[in-house]
Formats: sequence, structure tokens, C-alpha cells
Amino acid sequence: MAERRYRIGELARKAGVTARTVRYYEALGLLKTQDRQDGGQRYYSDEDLVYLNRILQLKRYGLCLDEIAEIIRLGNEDSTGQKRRLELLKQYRKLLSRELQHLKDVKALIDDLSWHVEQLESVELDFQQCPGTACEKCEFKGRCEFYQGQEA
Amino acid sequence: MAERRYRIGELARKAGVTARTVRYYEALGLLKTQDRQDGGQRYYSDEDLVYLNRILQLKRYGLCLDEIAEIIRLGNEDSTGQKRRLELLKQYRKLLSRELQHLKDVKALIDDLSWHVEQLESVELDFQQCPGTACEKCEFKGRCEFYQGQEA
DNA sequence: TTTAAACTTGACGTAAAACGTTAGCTTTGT
DNA sequence: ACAAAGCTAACGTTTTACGTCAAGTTTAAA
Repeated sequence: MAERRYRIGELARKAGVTARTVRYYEALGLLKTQDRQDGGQRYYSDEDLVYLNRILQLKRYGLCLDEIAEIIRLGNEDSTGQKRRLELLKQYRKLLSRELQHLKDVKALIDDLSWHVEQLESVELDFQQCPGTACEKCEFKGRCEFYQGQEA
Repeated sequence: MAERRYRIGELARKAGVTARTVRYYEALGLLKTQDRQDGGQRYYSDEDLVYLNRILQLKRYGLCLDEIAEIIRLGNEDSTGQKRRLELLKQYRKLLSRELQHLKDVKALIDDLSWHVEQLESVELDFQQCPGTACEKCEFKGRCEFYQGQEA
């Protein structure tokens, strides 16, 4: 494994993005800004490629660039002490709990749609009649959050 | 439960949105466009409120207005026959499988971040050094997707 | 050495999403 | 009667993640 060095175009190609994207990420603080040749062109290593791929992975996970930048920023500031490390952990945990919440939401949606599909299969009701006049005789009435609290 | 009738402002207030939003939803085909008074003002029933709330719920679940519109549109066309009902079911199932995929992604993210938190707690590595030069001696090397396939 | 390809910064453009915000006029409730 | 609430039409806004010139410079290859 020779330590190859890439210019921006090749790096981008290898990661499946454009050079513009790489510069954009650099501007946001996601990628390093040093390591220029005399001419001023950017040079990258395999390590940088791996780093970029990691960023793209986090993006695929659904994080926006801002959130990724925050993670990286906190990590960078962490080179000296332990105090910031704890801060980073705190951020991670925040992200984690947010995503756990998200997971709960998605589960709720799936549950909801599954229920709806069941209803469609049982032919009796559909979204347009439910909730509404059909509520009274609906066998799922008990679990309908809209039917509840309509008294007030 | 008297059949109360609301004008747009009150409906919006009850649902926690603005009148603009209601008109916007109507324009997108999410809400009915009939039932105007002679003067041309919109009038709504409790049923409409429930309907609007249902839309907002789907939004909270993470669906965009376009997707919600699609669901409603399919349902509306379904008033006559059974053929379209099957189409609607297909759409639902598509949505369901998409969200199941999403759920997998979120789980992967949580798994990934949990792992990272563990690493931070065990002090040895962090995001900035990983992956990179530390890879060789990394105990998690086996599960690192970046370390793999760097041979080519 | 000479070019064409690739790179540089800077700046403006874009595209979708989901409304916000006038403007000018009409309708409705007290 | 008159303010509050509605109406349509149309342009504005914010965010995100880049795309796309433009005009000049560097690098790799012949």
C-alpha cells in the first residue's frame, strides 16, 4: 500500500462526489485546509479519502452537514484535554437520543399505516371516511386518537 | 356534540396552524374546496378538523405534503371501485417498506454512534484518528467498513 | 517547450419545501 | 356602521447542498 497522493478531482471521483463538493466541505470545516502544493493546489492522502467517506456515511445516516461539522469541530478541539471529550460525549448522547426518538416516530408511522392497510383489507373503512361519521361504529374506535378529546 | 361550523381562522387556530396553511393545503388538494358560503368564505366542520389533524399527524411522522397528497388522492379516486383500492394498498406498502428501510438506517446510525461513544469512553481512539494510522492496531478493525476494500 | 487538462478563487444561480407577507378588495358579526 | 376576519393573487423567504460560469494559474504529457 504505497501512500498515494491525490488531487481534488481524483479524490472526488473515488468518493463519488464532485470537486465542488470537496471544496464546499472544506469551507464548512469538514475537511482540512492545509497541505497545499507550492502552486496552491490541494493534495490528499488515503486517510483523507477515508475521512471523506466517513462524512458521506454520516450523511447517508441522515445527518445534515451542520451536524457533522459539529461533531468534527468538537473532536478537533479535543486534542488537548479531557474536558472537551466529555462535551463531545454529551453531544453524541444528544444525537443518540434524538435518533432514538426518531426511531420511535418511524415505528409509530409504520404501526399507523399497517393498521390502515388492515382496515383497507377488511374493506369496511378507509382514510376518507375515517375519522368521521363512521367513527361511531368503528371497531378500532378505542385506539383512535382523534375520536378522543373531541368532547371539549 | 352540536355540529359546529368554523371559518378558516378558527379551524386553523384549533389545529395550531395559520389560515395560510389551510389555504395552501387546499390548493395542494389536501383539503376540500367546496362548502363555501354565498360570500365565498370557507366553512368547516368538526370532521374537517379531524381530517386536518390527521394530515398534520402524517406530517409529524415525517411525510412531506406531496406524499400525503398522494395518499389522499388515491383514496378519493377509490370511492367507486375495488381496483384502485388495491393501488392504494400498493402505495401504502411502498411507504411502509421505505420507512422500514429508514428504520434500519437509523438503527445503523445509533449503532455506529454507540460504538463511537464506547471508543471515546475507552479513551484509545476518536473520530479524528479513526480511521487512519491507528487502524492497524485498532481492536475494532474487523468491523470497520473503511478499512476493508482499501486494497484495490 | 508548449499545450490541454486540471486546478484556483469568487460570485452568482438553483431547486424543492412550506409557508410568510403584503396589497387591494369583500364579507361578516355586533 | 365599522372593525375584524376573509378573499385572491402574487411575490418574498429560508434552508440545504451544491451547480455553474468566469477568468486566471498550475500541472502533466508530448
